[in-house]
Order: sequence, then structure tokens, then C-alpha cells
Amino acid sequence: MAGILEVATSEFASRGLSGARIDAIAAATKTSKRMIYYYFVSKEGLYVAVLEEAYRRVRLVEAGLHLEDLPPEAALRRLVEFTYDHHDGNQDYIRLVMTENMERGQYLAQSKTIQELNVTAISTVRNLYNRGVAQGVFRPGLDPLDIHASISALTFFNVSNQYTFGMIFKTAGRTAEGLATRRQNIVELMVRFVRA
Amino acid sequence: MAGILEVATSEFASRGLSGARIDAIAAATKTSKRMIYYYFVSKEGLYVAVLEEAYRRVRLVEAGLHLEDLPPEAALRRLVEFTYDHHDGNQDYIRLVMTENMERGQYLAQSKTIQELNVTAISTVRNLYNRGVAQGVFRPGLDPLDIHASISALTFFNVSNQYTFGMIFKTAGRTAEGLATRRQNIVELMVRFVRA
DNA sequence: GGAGGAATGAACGAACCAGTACATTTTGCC
DNA sequence: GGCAAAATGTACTGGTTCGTTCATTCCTCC
Repeated sequence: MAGILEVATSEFASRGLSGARIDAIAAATKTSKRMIYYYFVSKEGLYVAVLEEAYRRVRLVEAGLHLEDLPPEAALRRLVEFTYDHHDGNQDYIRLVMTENMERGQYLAQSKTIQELNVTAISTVRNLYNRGVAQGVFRPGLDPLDIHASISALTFFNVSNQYTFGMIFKTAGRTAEGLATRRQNIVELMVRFVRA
Repeated sequence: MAGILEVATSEFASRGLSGARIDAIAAATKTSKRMIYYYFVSKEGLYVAVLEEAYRRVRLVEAGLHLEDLPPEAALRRLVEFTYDHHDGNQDYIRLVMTENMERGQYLAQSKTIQELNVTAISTVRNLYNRGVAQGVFRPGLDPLDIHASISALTFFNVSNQYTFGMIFKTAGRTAEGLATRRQNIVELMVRFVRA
């Protein structure tokens, strides 16, 4: 069953919801199509299970960051770098989120499990930001949710739109130096935004 | 034929490449399925035509901006605001670009028409940035392509990920005030990034 | 007015694909 | 060992969907 989820994750991430094929998933698993329906009822049921598992894993690794020990600006840098690397290293996750946005979030809405999930992410940013304001190194009046949105946008887009962006501007497809520079710039963008 | 393209644009934007249905497009047009194949050969052919047309329209409106007349910082603000509004007002375009990224840019790669296209966008940013550096209001050493990437990322994500982002954080789905604040913050983010 | 190409209509074909019927086996438990 | 429930294999179905076939009509230019 874990095997089914793993295979299904890469199939849905690769081809989207309507593009994914149950037969393809079945063929790549030790089990059969019969089993997929036995455990997950429908294609949509399997897709929701894949989504939930993907979000769950992200929360797990996010929890591993300990930003409380760092001074505010260093903590922010660390958070942005971490998010950047994490998105860069989990393209299946990115593609699943893209897929779900193409589906207008209707399956995410069905899942009670995920709803309560990423409140952690926003409170991480809130703590960090409030600490910075209290110490006078960050300017007050910003919304932590907005900071989080900017970090997400910059790091997510970098992966999600790599094909159309790279194509048009012939960035020669994400060289190591190009990506490192981009990473630095995103960090810089965020730091300069909150700095007092 | 223009009618087919219009209907096909909204079908592909709404459901993606594999989710779109030729019969649905035919039903929504004055013409028939027979005609779609007559003009566009295949589903993929129609999709490529839709993509090309969408990119072409974006270039057209971008050309309408006259940033040369404004001082650098004002020009940057104007550019960001314009991009924000444009993305916000053209969700079909956003969804087509998402779709094409899910397809790993393979159809964009096929189209000779689009390749040479958005060089304009990057030179707009370059001119603006160089002017700012020359006047001493922008700091030197930045890559215009990187600035463009950040503007795109922030404004694109705002639309593309509205469902998953709104769902998780219960942002109560893009209220007028929320969007206005977000817009201001994105402008501020970019201005602070380039400011000397 | 006619010739040749462009445009069009209606129905069909063949593959594909989510999901199922039915029967069978394996497992856990007493 | 025996019973109930969980797990599984095989083959099939019914609907969908891209694309086509064949024939007909319209348009343009001479």
C-alpha cells in the first residue's frame, strides 16, 4: 500500500490528475489495479491520499528547523534558504501543488487532514518576525502571512515555471551558478524587505 | 477560426491539456469538430495555437507601457503594478502557462514563434535598471533577468497558487483589501531590493 | 457558368480507460 | 482445523474521446 502511494505520487506529479493513468500505476507496482480500488476506492481517492501524504511529509521536515536559536535576520536567511532548497529538491511536491491548483483546490478542500496543517509554517514566520521587531532589526507593521507568501512565491516559481521561463530567456536550463545566484538574491530580497 | 481559438483557450486554461475535451470545444463553438481538425490538425496542434496566441497577446499589451518617461524608481513601481494587475486580470493566461509547465515546456519548444518573443520584456527591465544605476538610485551588480524573475514569481504565484494558498491559511479567498495590500508589498519588495 | 479548391455536415471507428463481477486465496484468530 | 474477514487474480464492460470517412456545399476567379 505504501508502494502504491509512492508510485501514484510520481504518476500524478508527472502527468497531473487527468493525465495520470491507473493502469500505469498498477503496472509499476507489485500489486494490481484491483488492489488500488480495494484500498483507495477511486482515482480521486488515490489522488487525495497522495496529496495528503505529500503535505504531511513537508510538515515533517519543516518541523526540523530550529530557528529560535538564531538571531532574527540569520533565522530569516536560514528559513528562506531552507525553503528554497526544499522546493528545489522536491519537484514532485511542487507539481502536485500545481496540479491541485489546476483543480482549483477542490480535493484539498475535501481533506480535513490538510486544513489544520500549515498553521505551523505561518507561526514559524510570525515568531521570527515578532522577535526581529522587538529587537528593532525588523520594521514593524508587516503581516507574517504576507512574508510567508513572498518566500513561497519566489522559491516555488523557481521550480514550477522553470520550463517556460528557461525556454523564453534561454537561461540554459538552471546551471549550478545560476541557481546559486538566484538563491542568494531571493534571500537578499526578503532580508531587505523586512529590515528596519 | 478565431472563435475556435477563443473557446479552446478557455477550455485548455480550465482543464489543462489532457483534461480538455475536443468535443466540448466543438460544442461551444459555432463550428464543428470536423473544422477543428481541418484547421488545427490535432488536439496538440490546437493547443500550440492557443499557447502562441496567448503569448502574443501578452507581448502586445506589454508594449503599451512607456516607462522611459518616468524616473527609474517610479518606472519600476509602474512595471510591477502593471505586471501584477495584468496577471490578476488574465487568469486564463496564467493557467495556460501552468499547463505548459506541467507539460515540461515541450509544446513551447516546438513553437518557433514564441522563442524570440519575450526578449522585449527583459530589455524593458534592463533599460530601466541601467538608467537607475546610472543615476545612482539603484545599486549596481544586479542581473536584469533576475529582477524580472522576481517580479514574475511574486505576481504569478499570487494567481497560480491562490487555491492551495488560500485554503491552507484561510485567507478568506482574496478580498479586495487583502489583494491591494499584497500588491503594495510586492512593489515594496522589488523597490527595496534594487534601491542603492 | 464552370472548374477547382476551400469549407462543412453526419455518422462512424477504434482505442483507451476507469471501474466491476466473480471467483479464489491468504491471513488472523479461537 | 476451521471460520470469518481481508486480500487478490482474471477477465470484462460500458462509456468516453480523439480522430476519420465519405459525401456535399460554398466560394472565387476566369
